[in-house]
Amino acid sequence: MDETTSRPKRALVPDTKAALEDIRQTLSQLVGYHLRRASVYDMNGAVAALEAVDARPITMSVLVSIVEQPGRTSADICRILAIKRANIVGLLQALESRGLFTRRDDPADQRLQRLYPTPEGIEAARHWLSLVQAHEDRILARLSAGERAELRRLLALVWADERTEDG
Amino acid sequence: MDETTSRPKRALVPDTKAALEDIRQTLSQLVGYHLRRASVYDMNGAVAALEAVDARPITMSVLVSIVEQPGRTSADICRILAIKRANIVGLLQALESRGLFTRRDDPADQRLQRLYPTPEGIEAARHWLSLVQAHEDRILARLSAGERAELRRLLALVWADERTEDG
DNA sequence: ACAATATTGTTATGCAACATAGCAGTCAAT
DNA sequence: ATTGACTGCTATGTTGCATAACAATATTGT
Repeated sequence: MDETTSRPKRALVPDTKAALEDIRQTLSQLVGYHLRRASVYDMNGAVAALEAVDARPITMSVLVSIVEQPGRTSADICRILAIKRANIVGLLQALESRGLFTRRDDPADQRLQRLYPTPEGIEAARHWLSLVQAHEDRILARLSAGERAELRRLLALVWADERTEDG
Repeated sequence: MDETTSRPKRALVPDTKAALEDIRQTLSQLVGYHLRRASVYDMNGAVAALEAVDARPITMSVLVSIVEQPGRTSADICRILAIKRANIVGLLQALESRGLFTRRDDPADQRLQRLYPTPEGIEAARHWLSLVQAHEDRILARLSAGERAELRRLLALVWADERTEDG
């Protein structure tokens, strides 16, 4: 990777015609814009779908993390979901006050509170997920089952190295 | 139908085993989570890439909108990018103070200010886009050219009806 | 053994993105 | 001629997310 790409020096006088060509060419390939628009669009729908149960997407993700693997700590979940420890406190308090999970001190490490779902928590996770899935069925109606799977695979590939890099 | 058959009634007490099965099944199909993670990951990189030129992704999008089709109004751009009119004011002021576009009153409709890029604006759009594209080449390294095109197509399909619905 | 360092859960606080409400000026329509 | 709609703009509120710091506990290095 050269730091200074050796370009023919049309740098002094900008060739607006060639620049416009460059711009259209680049624009036609950009995926980040569509990624953003699709994500925002999807998130808005997910938020709306979860309003019925007084939860947000991040709330559901935290609960699902507990249900998926009981005994996780809040720090575990923060690492998994890439959120800050400071910001999970309120989410956990809300879930706990609704009786969806319980905290149990780790006997071997007194810093840790291990989190275990209640039966109500498991049922809530199932229900909330079903709401989100119904929303996705709506938003992905234009995609075949195969295309959905492919989209999922490609997206997972995009952020796959977020962990491996410096996570 | 037959109430007398000796089958366990799992309607009253939620069957946690079946619920967990449901949850795993749904989780394996969810695309929204990956959409969000990929988008955030990409945005972080895009923000970093544009810091070198003291711009943000939304700033670039506005400038590109002007360059792409000179004569657009700020309200036009707001509709295209799905941002509020109140929030484009500062972005335009920043771009204008850097001499990247100029405003010209519409002679036929005195409410409108039509926006036209300067040569410097066109060059900046090209340069900024190249920075973002370099970032995308990094973040999409695991995808083939065909996969990138497919991802782009599928994402465009996802938010395609944002316009057609109630936009 | 013990000092230095790291981790957990938590509070307090700042910030930046984004939405809402309202304005005066202009246009369109019946 | 009034009513409604649109533009560019100011002011303001909400909120998601980040930083900084803390006490308690655990781990590491020497």
